[in-house]
Amino acid sequence: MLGGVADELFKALADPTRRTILDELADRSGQTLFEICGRLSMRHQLGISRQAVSQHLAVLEAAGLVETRREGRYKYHDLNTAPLRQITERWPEPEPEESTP
Amino acid sequence: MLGGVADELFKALADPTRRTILDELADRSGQTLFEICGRLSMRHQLGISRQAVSQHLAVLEAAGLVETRREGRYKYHDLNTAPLRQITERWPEPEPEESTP
DNA sequence: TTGATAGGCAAGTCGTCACTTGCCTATGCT
DNA sequence: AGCATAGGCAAGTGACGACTTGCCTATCAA
Repeated sequence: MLGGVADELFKALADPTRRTILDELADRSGQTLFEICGRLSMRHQLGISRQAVSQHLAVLEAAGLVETRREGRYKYHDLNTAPLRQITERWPEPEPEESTP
Repeated sequence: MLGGVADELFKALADPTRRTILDELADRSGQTLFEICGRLSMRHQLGISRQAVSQHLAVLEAAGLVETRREGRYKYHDLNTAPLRQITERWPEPEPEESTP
């Protein structure tokens, strides 16, 4: 139970920079590492090294939130929101109180 | 944007023990600190101190995931799943590709 | 009032994680 | 071939977070 697959998902979401990366991929899918670096520094004033972003992407990929496809020397990154559904499924909303008639 | 309110939510979910606490509160709402301690050690083999659980509950409460009500010397803890909706709202599912006819 | 129960506060330790630095591989252009 | 671009690997550092330990407050029962 503990140490399961969900661990990587929640760990990936824990970092604010990684969440911003997800935002950027939601805005424009299929970006390369350098494009993501550029948008993080331009639109979010994040002075961050390329390697740091690369490590973040690896964590996001391990969580299943980002999928990659290689073409030549480019590696494109796509957002996958499917794993997020585990969260709301794990703690479902309480059904409204029925006024037992 | 970074350092916003969402920070506390994702930070709270990042720890596996805290997620187990949410599981226990989903199973039975309105538990006290000592009840939660007991269930963590009995049902999850978690050898953890009372203070550690108390600190976890504080983090969960700061994230809005747990609400508390005091009665006499007892403090009851209730689960609130509402903040979880921020997550799926922030990264919505892509609408299916329309076959443009 | 005394003792027991339920919980809170604060400092200290230890491990994990984000980030950097430096070097290396691979693809494409000219 | 030669150079630039896109990306990967690995070790080192610094900070934050989880947990413990020790002591303190508050409520209730005898």
